[in-house]
Amino acid sequence: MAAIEICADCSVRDLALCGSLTDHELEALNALGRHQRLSKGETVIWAGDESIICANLLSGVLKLSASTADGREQIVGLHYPADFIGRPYADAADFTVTALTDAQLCVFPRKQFEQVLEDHVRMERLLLQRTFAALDEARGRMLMLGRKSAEEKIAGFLLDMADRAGSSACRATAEGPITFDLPLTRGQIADVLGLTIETVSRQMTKLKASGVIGLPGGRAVTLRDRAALEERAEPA
Amino acid sequence: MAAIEICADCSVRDLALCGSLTDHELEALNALGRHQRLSKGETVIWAGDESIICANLLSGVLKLSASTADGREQIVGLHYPADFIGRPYADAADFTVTALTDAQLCVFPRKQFEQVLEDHVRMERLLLQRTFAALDEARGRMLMLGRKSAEEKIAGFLLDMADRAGSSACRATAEGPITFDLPLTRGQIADVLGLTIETVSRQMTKLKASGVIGLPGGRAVTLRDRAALEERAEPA
DNA sequence: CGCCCTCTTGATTTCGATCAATGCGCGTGG
DNA sequence: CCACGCGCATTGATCGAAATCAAGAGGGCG
Repeated sequence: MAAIEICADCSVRDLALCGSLTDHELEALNALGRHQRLSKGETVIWAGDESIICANLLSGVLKLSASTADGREQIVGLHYPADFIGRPYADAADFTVTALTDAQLCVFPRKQFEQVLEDHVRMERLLLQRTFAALDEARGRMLMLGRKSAEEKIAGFLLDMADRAGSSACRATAEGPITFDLPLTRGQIADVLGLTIETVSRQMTKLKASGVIGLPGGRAVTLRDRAALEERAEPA
Repeated sequence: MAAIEICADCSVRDLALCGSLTDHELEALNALGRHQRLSKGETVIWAGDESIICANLLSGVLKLSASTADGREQIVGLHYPADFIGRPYADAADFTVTALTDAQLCVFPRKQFEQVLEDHVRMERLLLQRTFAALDEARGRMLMLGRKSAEEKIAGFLLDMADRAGSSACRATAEGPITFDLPLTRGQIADVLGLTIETVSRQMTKLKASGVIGLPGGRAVTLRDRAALEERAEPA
């Protein structure tokens, strides 16, 4: 019955990998999983550490990051609710996972999670599909990092964030000017885009000055002219 | 018997995904696969096209690349013999696959390949593991593209290529100074590292001038001082 | 031989990094 | 309640690494 207690009211019940399992199958996972709360800034997985856990993200936003020996950081991925976290089949983690907001995870011991994958082919296939999607996304970001200008990076990033905000639970005022909150600080945006905080700030100011976006204050952004933003993200 | 004919003398028989299959199971794949030769410069998969095929690379080197609307290119991956090519479970290809050298593929229709994956769980698991490894590599490259200097990029790239050359079938003269041929032109190296051809050329010249590497001519490179190269790739 | 392709080298420009100062919102503690 | 401090953001001045523009050199092949 514990199964029902934990999974039945799970906020991401049919968005996460687990959605591929029947109620009956869920019991196996349920016995393994435990909930974990993270505070903003807290790190769950450190690059280089033994790869102990896998998890589903229930709420909040996490960053996946890599660093050079002398401390420069690059965010290589962002995780949102229902995303899968962790690296099955590896003995050490290559990347650090840190909470950008307060967050909740459903955590499984890695080895046991691997066993569940083996026993539930449908779930393994779903994970394979997600992993391919993540790979495509990472490669798309490689193009961004290697070949796009600061302005293109910022414009593209804002469009991405707007799309995510529109589809999920951020405040979006119908059509026309859409306003939403970025879940990232300027510094974190810089770490996603391979820029510095000053360049991010300047480009945002420039977009605001040309009337393409508005910056009502705090983390909020208003899209005033989506077409213009798209043009700046991807010059013909 | 066709199975035996094609797969038995396959040059990557137990390095590729197929290595997970028994001789008996191989027959299924064998019935689907056909060999294809590619000439240097030829493209097998175009970004945006319908995703028709999957393949194993038998010989040669392929690039996986993305482009901006106005023609800037970023190479997002390189494929070597025994690597898996293609994007199962997607209806369109996101990236372009092009031969950097003459090459040979063992090609399967995508849909039918997906069916084989479903029927052979061991192979699917192996593909999942490879996909995770590819994802880790892509993310590592994101750090390189976003945060490393031209010198660090070149030094790291040469070390990677030397390691690959050392393990496989390029000419390597024992220990000490190792010499090998790059399978890429300067322009292609630039497209991997997110640089221009001139910057690649200058950095190579600089490394040669400081005695860290030698450039005997053509595509050849000699590592004269690996430790120094490592220091330049990853400054403490 | 001459052409094409790749690579190298030089001069100059430019974009983004770096250095530096200030502003602003917010929570905490006096 | 206000003052202070702290983290985050903006803005300005300057610097520098890599891009761009431009010219030529080597090398292989028809």
